[in-house]
Amino acid sequence: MAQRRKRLLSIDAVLDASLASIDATGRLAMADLAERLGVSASSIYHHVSGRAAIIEALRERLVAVIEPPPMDGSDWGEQISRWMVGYRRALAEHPNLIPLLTAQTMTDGSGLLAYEQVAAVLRHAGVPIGEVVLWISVLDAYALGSALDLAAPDDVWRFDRDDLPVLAEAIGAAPVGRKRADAAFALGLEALVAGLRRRLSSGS
Amino acid sequence: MAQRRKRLLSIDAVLDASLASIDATGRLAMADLAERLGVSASSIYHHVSGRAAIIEALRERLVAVIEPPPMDGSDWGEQISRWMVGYRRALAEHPNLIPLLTAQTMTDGSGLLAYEQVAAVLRHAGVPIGEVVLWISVLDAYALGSALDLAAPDDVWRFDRDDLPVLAEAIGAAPVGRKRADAAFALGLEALVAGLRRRLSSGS
DNA sequence: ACCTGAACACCGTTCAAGT
DNA sequence: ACCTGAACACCGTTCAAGT
Repeated sequence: MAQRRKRLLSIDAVLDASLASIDATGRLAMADLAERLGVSASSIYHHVSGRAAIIEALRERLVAVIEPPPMDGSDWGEQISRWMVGYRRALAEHPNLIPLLTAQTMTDGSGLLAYEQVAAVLRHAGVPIGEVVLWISVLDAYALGSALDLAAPDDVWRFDRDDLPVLAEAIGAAPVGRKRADAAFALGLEALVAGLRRRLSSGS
Repeated sequence: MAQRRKRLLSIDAVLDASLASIDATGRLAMADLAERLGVSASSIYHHVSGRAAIIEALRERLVAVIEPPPMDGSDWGEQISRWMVGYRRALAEHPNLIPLLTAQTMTDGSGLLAYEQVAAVLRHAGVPIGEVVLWISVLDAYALGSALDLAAPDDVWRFDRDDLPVLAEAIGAAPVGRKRADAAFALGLEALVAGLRRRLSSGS
């Protein structure tokens, strides 16, 4: 009953190594990945169907981590905000992954279950049924856009021209890097929720 | 004085063909591009330094098209909205370009001049100097996120599961495809501006 | 100055051959 | 069932050679 040769790979091992590679290099190359796993590149294809499938699986992993909005009796604005913060935090933990996710369109509805919860919260808040999907789109766009902002280096805001006085002063007075991205996200989220709140109270 | 052999390429021709290729195929392959131009692939490198430079130049072209916010006496919320609509429209004309732009971080501050105008409008509206950059980040994130939403196919919202009742009903009641993306963008933009307006009036 | 073909290093993926 | 090496088609880019 001598045991067979040791199993070298598993889906989870492939995904772990993929994420590590992306975090470290910002790219996902099958050769890199194979080396990281101590395995031939062709071996990987026995566990996943290819590079695109790996990225898609990482997307699913990411959404799975996000806490769904708490369905307790608390204020709906608080619930939505809480969910959005968790959403962005999950993205922010692997900023290099974000461009790979946006380069590839979602194949199956990975985060669909979370959206069901968000839909329920919005509905409960008084959002008309025809607008629920629209608001989910808005929140999703903002979360993803903010995440991309997080992945970008801060050099964008550095320049030496003297024809941009207001911008120059504003940049000097604003936080930098991760702090800027965090503060901006919080500000926009608050505005979005406030805007939705106003719309709901004035509309009904 | 026999004229030299005809000049086959120019930067503009390269950029035009690149955009056409991206619009048609969603990708930018140098071989495709060369064929489109009726030229050898290596010729292209006499006019641009490489693939990344082409994408960066296309980004600059895109921002150049966007109308800066009108600095007339009109309401600042209207000005910001007008600029955002133009921003997104420019992106929406070439949805396939968007993932390429997000995959590559901005090298130089291409749209910086427009940001100066936006900064001036925000400042004029009463946004404190330390928050101007934050609001620009918010607007930028939302415009880019909405554009990505536009580039994604609508299949994301199609599913056949019976454990998502609220979402299913919401999807049935919402517009589809481009119409959904457009309506969502307008809704979120209105909320953002309303939220900012509320913050300014309550803060001062 | 501009264009070319050949070559290079590097991709993701396939597949017959091994255990 | 799982892993391998070799091979394949395809990338972006370089460069000596032509005009």
